[in-house]
Amino acid sequence: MSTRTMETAGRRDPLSRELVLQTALRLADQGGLESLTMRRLGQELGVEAMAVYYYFARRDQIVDGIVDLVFGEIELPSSDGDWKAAMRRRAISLRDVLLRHRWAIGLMESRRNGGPANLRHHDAVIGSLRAGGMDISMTAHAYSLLDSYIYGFALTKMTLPFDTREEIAEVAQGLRQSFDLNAYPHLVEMMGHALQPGYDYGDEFEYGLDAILDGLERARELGRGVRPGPA
Amino acid sequence: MSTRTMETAGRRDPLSRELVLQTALRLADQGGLESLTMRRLGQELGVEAMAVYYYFARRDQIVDGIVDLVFGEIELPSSDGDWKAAMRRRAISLRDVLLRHRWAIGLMESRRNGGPANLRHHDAVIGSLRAGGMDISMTAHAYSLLDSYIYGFALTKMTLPFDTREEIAEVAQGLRQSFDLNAYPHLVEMMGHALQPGYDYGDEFEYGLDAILDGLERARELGRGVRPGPA
DNA sequence: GGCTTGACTGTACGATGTAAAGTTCGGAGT
DNA sequence: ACTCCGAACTTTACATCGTACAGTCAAGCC
Repeated sequence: MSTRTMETAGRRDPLSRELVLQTALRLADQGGLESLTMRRLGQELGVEAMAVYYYFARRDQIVDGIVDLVFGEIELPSSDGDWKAAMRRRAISLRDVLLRHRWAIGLMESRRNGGPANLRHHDAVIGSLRAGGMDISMTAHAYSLLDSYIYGFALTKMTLPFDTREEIAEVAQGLRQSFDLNAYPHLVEMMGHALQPGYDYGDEFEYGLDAILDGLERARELGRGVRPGPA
Repeated sequence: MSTRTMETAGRRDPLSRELVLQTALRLADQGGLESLTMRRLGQELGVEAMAVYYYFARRDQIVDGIVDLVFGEIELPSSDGDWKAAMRRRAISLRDVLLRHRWAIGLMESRRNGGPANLRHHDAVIGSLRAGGMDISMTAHAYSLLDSYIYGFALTKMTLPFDTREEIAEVAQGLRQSFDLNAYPHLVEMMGHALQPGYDYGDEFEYGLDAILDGLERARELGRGVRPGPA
């Protein structure tokens, strides 16, 4: 009869929000957000697409859910006072998480309803900076600067075809066919630089991160929250 | 008097790639990328959806086209040697452009086929930094750091509901209903900070930008391309 | 007149999210 | 033993999406 069950013998266990979210996260990781369709999700769960609507009212809620799962993967910074080391560890963790779940980059801060992992994470970051001796204004500066950089790096690294030397060479070849590259000498020089054996664009992350952390440390030591730049 | 009439009397002028792209850009700006559908585009042009396929083989090519239009709006940095001032102007211009075309943020660096405005822009930025005295390695550091920050700021600012005090108060109210905010004291403190009369999240951009530019200047003066941070 | 070509239109297909109604079935109540 | 209910699904349907493919129609050429 209704041996629609995947296991020969008994009936399938009923679904659950958790199981749906885990499966949805796997689908998004494998094929991007656009491959997370209700029908494919149902298929993956051994169920019709509409069954999922018993647990989630709209697809958006599933996306909210997996975004919060991703937030949960970020290492929380400690509040033991060494804000710089804590921020460094957290930044690298956040970058790793974002590159592991590239579909999430544009959504982490966008969803109207942040989940619990989201709130806890923000709270821990702010708490770590405050414990490190920054006032609330300086903390806002630091948080904005750090997260803008981390998300931006993940965004450009995700999209830029600079992952392997083969890829960049391939793109360069494509450009050569469409344009006269003599018109862009500096771009050519940069592509030559990126093609050198030792170069890995991913290494740029830590350079920028340390530059930012050093700048924040200096700003924290001199008057807090004072703008560092020229007029 | 070029009669670009679309009705009663004469026949409409034929479409053109340019006209299609202008219209598509307007649609994306008004309602986001998802509101740029072929049927709506056709409707806006006074034509059936399929007419657009006479000029573009696929929707993707239209997106490529309007991304390059956006690139064309960014102020090119001069190469007169004052790299810092040039980068500051370009950064602010890029931020303005990205916030004017929010749908584009995730696409600016992603499209496989960069257009001419894209190439010219990258070439000008690299050229400006090189003319300012940076070697190619330091230029790569600086470019990555700056663009990560700018794109990241636009991304978080776009998504964060921190635009107006009403919005943030509204979000805070929503959070209060879903969670026990006593569990997140630092988050509460930060929301209080952001709610103060003088605060505007948009101001954080220039703080971070100047911090980064100062850091790059220091790194350029001391040995070029040397990492500033700890081991 | 016929013929070609440029610029479009009409129709159709499969995929998407989801509204609404129908089905199945284990267990509680009597 | 019988009914009945609610939980957990399935079925069907619809509007909307990109786009393949074939048809239409006016203008220019012979």
